[in-house]
Amino acid sequence: MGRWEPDARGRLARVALELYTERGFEQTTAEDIAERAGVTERTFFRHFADKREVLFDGSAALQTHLVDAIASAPAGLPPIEVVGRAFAGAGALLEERRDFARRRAAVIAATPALQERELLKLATMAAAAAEALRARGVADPAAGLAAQVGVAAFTTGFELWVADASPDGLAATIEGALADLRAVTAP
Amino acid sequence: MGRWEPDARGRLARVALELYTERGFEQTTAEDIAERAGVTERTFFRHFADKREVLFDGSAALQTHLVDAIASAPAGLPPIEVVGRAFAGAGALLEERRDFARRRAAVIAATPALQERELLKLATMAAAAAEALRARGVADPAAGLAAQVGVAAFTTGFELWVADASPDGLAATIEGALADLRAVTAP
DNA sequence: GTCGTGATGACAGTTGCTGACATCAGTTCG
DNA sequence: CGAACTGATGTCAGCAACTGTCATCACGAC
Repeated sequence: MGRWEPDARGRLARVALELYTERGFEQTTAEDIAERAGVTERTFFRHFADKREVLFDGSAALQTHLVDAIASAPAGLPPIEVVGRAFAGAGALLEERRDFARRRAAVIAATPALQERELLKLATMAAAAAEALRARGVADPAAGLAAQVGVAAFTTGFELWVADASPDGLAATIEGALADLRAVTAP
Repeated sequence: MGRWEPDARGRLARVALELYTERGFEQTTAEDIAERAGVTERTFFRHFADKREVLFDGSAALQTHLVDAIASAPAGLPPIEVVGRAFAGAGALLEERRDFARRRAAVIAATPALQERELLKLATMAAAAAEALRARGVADPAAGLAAQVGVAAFTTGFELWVADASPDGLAATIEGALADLRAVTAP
């Protein structure tokens, strides 16, 4: 056995969600989390840039999948279809972790500071998606607009799914939200 | 003459933008701002909830205009047209203050913490716009999606306008961005 | 076995922000 | 006319979010 228990980072992330759920984000100090995870506060801040970031550890992986999906979509597919498939595919990654996603979403919904961070992550994902579309030859401003449309469909579908209002799973719900959006904007 | 110079709030907001521009947001302390504005740090935090909020003093007014524009749009106008006119109208409010808007945008673009706050303000505006659409009888999820589409057009148009890439003014550029978006999503 | 190396602990320091109480010009009201 | 009231500010103490720096020590390479 090593000098310390392994996976301090994972423990910190799990404990943070626990405590944010139990007491709320503002009522939880970084020291509380570190203590319950069996490390010091300093170690918490070595693993996570701040108290918010601990809830967003998976977002880089999600973005990678999204960008890969856009890059590897069939040539000639219209940008909006590419975006729809890519965001639905990103949603599929969350499909297995609905319970976790719901707890996490509840904490974020209750905390403006965490909403800010989530919006920044989504905006970063949109920027990455736009860049991936440009790499496929999609012009500006269409690339940026298509990416933002994808995020709108993603978040709308996610909310329905978390609220238990989508019978067919997250990926299908995201595609459904995109279809609704296209209906709303149709000339 | 009163006991103190009048308009401490306005002075703080102006000085904050100055200092954020000169030294950057993180390199500016609340005390720096207060001192140059001739008040104490405590007074800064009485007027603004935090160091970021001082750059977003106008957003409530913008949101009010947006909601009013949606509420007073001609009956029977399709939601997407309502949204387009409302966000273009909100843009028209900024038309006169391009220089200020540009300085402010530069600081925000350089500072992730400020981008977060801006995204939260935009999301709040979108939520308010969605609610105003529902009050007109627009169903869910169309109301929320139309509002998000409006924000996408607004931000895209704003970026072009700030970058000097829009010959016809902000309102027209926002309408143009919305037209581009509709073209991208068109079946 | 010696020597990195990487993750952690210990500790001091700055800054953002909050609560509690005092001050005092201008206003209102008896 | 003066007393009570109000609103904006100042003063001060304090917590919590981070950050920089140095020490520690299991583990693996050599």
